Amino acid sequence: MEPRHRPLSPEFFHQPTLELAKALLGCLLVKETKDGPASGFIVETEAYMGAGDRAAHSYRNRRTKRTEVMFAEPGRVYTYVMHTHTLINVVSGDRDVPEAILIRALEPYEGLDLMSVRRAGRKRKEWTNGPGKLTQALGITREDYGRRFTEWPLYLSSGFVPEQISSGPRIGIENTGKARFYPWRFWVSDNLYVSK
DNA sequence: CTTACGATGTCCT
DNA sequence: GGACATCGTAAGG
Repeated sequence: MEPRHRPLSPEFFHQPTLELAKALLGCLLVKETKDGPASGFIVETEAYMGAGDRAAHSYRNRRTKRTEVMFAEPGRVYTYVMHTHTLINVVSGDRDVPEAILIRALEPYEGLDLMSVRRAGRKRKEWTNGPGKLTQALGITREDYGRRFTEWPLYLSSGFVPEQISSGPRIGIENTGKARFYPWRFWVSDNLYVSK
């Protein structure tokens, strides 16, 4: 199958994780299923800095079936299940440097009819303003684990350049000591779809 | 096999 | 601001 948009090149992912977390803001995240394409612009990300980051699944280089893909080359898809929701990350860092970037919020772009069905009963603003919500809206599942963000059916494409970027502490990692205070969450300033 | 728990969302007060 | 549903993953017996 041919992607509907031109995917980013593999080289894009070869940059320091905190830089990549900011560079992802404004990019278009696309998932194509048999029901059609659905996509949105990334407006919020969080960086997880690998072995030295107590909040990361790969803290102390913990290597399990779940975290295995974090040790692969950058640009891979890391999905995992949190309670009843699937969350999606962009694998970052060179091979054997297990860093990743959580995609926390999108601004809906294509497949709005599809999203309204998948997020039935919610207002448009609630379709993609959270990491578990956006995967539901786009039809992203744990089956997407290990894919490349440069290939159909789940890929990234260029979008807009944010006017301004804000940063602050990450969310939902209360029990991680000092790591909870690191300003590794980034978002498009004043965007309506940022979570929280 | 058993247990504990979490990078959440939703509903309730 | 708090309770809790709900289930895959990880770790321990």
